[in-house]
Amino acid sequence: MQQIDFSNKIEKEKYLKDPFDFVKEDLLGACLCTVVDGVLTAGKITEAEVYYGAHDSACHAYQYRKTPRNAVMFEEGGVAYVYFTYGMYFQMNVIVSPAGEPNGILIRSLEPVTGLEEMRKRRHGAPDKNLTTGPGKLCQALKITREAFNGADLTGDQIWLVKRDETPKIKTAKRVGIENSGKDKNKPWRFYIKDNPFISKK
DNA sequence: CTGGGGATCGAG
DNA sequence: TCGATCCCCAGG
Repeated sequence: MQQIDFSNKIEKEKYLKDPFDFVKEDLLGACLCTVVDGVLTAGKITEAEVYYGAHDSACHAYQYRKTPRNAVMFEEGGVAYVYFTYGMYFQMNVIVSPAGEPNGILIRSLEPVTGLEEMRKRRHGAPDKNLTTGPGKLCQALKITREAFNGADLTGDQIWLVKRDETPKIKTAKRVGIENSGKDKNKPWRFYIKDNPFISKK
């Protein structure tokens, strides 16, 4: 088991990239870390979906629609967009690209790396295979809430991304859970690490 | 498969 | 103001 340097953060300027480049070159295989209640929890990002800003009918900011909820999507890349849905879950996006281009990348699944004991508590005894394999689950496991992290700087010391140490093999698929989202619902904008078991849906 | 749960935002 | 909808999950 290789030792991870949790201070080896992805630099601010990487977040200015196009979202598709960022997912493939930086995000998949990187480690998402939080410190909440004094505990470090972290997981390797194994699956993510691009929400391609103004031109994506499944994106909250389609046609530059700006509301109180999605306002942080319009900020400069390198912040978290966390929102509440289905009455009980949070979901987290990484915002990328220059300010004014509301591109988000939904983190869909992680492979647990550190803080497993705390994750098990927060996930109410779910089996380890299911601790972080879904956008709602991983927010529970890392205690990512809107109050704490919406708009948070991803190069900070409460929530951040650590650079990956190897280039993963990447596969693509249709996005999940957007059946009623118009023209772009079938775009192959879901990306995941080939052969990794920590994927939310096959 | 089902239903819970509450914020959200456009329609009225 | 109101209510259909929502990038989901646990349980059966």
